[in-house]
Amino acid sequence: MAVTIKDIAKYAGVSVTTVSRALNGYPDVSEETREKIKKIAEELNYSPNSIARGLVTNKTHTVGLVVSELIKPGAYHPFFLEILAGIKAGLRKDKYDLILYTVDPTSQDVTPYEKLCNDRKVDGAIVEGLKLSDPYIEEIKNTEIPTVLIDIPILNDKVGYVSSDNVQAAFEATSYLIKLGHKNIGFINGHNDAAVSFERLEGYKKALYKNNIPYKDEYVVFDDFTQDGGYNCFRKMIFENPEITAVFHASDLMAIGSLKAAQDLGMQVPDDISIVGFDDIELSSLITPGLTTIRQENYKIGYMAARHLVSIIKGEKPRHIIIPHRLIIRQSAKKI
Amino acid sequence: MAVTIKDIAKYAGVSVTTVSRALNGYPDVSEETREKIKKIAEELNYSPNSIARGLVTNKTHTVGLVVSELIKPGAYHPFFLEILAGIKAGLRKDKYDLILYTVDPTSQDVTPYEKLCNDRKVDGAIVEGLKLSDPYIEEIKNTEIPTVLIDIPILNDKVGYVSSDNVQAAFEATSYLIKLGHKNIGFINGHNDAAVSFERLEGYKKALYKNNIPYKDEYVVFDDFTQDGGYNCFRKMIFENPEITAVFHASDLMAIGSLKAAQDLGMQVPDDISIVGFDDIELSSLITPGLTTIRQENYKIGYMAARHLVSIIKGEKPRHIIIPHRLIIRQSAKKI
DNA sequence: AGATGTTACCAAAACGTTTCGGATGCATTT
DNA sequence: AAATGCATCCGAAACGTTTTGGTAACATCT
Repeated sequence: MAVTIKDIAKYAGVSVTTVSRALNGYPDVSEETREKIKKIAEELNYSPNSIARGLVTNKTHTVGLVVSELIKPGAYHPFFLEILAGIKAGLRKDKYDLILYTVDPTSQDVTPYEKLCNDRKVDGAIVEGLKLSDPYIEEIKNTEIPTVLIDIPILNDKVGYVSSDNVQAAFEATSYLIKLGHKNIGFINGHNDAAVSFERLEGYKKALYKNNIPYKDEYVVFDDFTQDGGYNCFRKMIFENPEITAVFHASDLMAIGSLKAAQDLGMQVPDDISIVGFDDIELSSLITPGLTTIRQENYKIGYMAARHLVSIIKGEKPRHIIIPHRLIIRQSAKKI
Repeated sequence: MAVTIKDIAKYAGVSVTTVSRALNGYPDVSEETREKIKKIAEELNYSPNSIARGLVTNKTHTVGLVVSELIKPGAYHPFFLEILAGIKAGLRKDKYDLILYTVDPTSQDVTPYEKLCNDRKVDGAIVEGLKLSDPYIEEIKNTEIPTVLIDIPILNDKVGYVSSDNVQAAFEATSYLIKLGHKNIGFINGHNDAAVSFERLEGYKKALYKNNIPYKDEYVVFDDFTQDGGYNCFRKMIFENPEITAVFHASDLMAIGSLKAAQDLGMQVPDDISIVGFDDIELSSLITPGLTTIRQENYKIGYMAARHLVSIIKGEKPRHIIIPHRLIIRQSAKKI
């Protein structure tokens, strides 16, 4: 049916070897025959069978994107699209295709990571949204498959990762609140099944320490990154520690949850309480008051993850790549 | 390196043919040897090389998802994730893998649709977000590749589509406004490069006609589906037709744009003007006032698209599949 | 003149499966 | 006893490439 390299060979009166080598730019074919072959290939609308090629080269020019929690309980992954768009852009140059795996941690049949990748013979994979407790983590620590993780610090011979500088970002956000005059600053953190939670806590502590504000355990709570999580944590925190005047959050969704909770408690934001988030999702600029937050360059995170994966596949050494963040000042935090 | 069917054959003392047939459930192998082979395969951690299999069967068990405008100018596709999640769920049962193509209409090298699919040898494809003017449309009308379109009505031997009943949905939304007592109802429609725009206009007209309200051309404007589009259209429409008391929109983003515009013009929603959207994106329930809108079951649209594609691949006849919608009543429209 | 190098080409193997067309041995039917 | 049927197995071809290890013809160097 489809035209193969054999057809071209017949047409051109040469061997399949020569066709292959001509089309792939090998030097041992005369310019004359190369041109002839190229022309015929063009005319016959030939396009190489990537399956057959993959069988012999053992390369598919395909990478996997494995994402956990595409659908978080109650909400869709808030910035997956941005990461995805970045990944696609990063892959475009080298013409890698992307095959999407969504893993559901609650599902029964958890295909092991290596099997997942090997079955489809991907050349490498980008991994996003894994919890620290996910069994994939252990597997990836020792894998030979070129892998780039997003927001999970694992580094070995074939595995690198990209993330924001979460310590620094949390440091800046907290410092900003301190600069506004706040001293009793709560921190509604993400669950401690995420690497970023530890880093952000460290940044928060660092800012307090640097400004000689004593750290209090009761000012820090953990929950999942959702709006409901923020809502509940805020109520509890304010109820138990009414002296708090500002709350930093490990996600915008949680910050928005706090915002709602504050409103429901009859508090004005930012007059009665200052709120700062993390992520800068689209919604954060649309709500009132606009949410002061840390912008993560998710598109760029995806883009660099893809670029780095390609470089690992090509044999370069994996690294940790840090993507710059930025404090976005809106109206949800103010001076006291 | 990896264990192949040959290794198993050697271990089991049978031919590769028998191993293949045993593993694939053919009847002409005794239960005894089948069990033996299965056990060995298990022990050796064998997993079949899908590339090699694909080469001979000419099937890859992979489908493509081609999506245009993943990143619309200024905004990310508002409900792509829901569709995607639905597609993945629909594919899971039959273990099809998903490879993601994002096509950028403004890009130079637009790979033809058939080439896109043939190069990677996908068994079929789901297509979303195409404009009517996209060259892919013509190609798909005559393609032999099993294809399911979302929101684009093309039907042939191998091509089906799924969508909401846009006529009926627009009819219901408009009828609802009429029931609330509105007579001068504007319609901010999407650009007429989208099939749904025509259908929604038809539904809008139908509702007016049924209620003996004369249709006025100046009450209907077209723009892209974005927030900015809504914002600008609303200002213009209200300025030129101040008697309008309600506006129906072809997307929630546009409705939200109108909301902003109304606020900027000092109008109260819903007291001075009623607003109705289309889509029910997440944001619509979070803003104040909550947006009355038509909910599209995007997850289900994706799910059914996937299921239908699989059935077409298996030889069944393509159809038009209609996914139910629902009028979601919130606070942005009220009785006059 | 012989050795060496260079250029342009090719036959055949290999990749790991599936599948086609038997083949073998045994039991059953005529 | 021959023919038939059945259950179980297998050899080899095929899928469309890339790659290995050549060869042949000619030019250049010693």
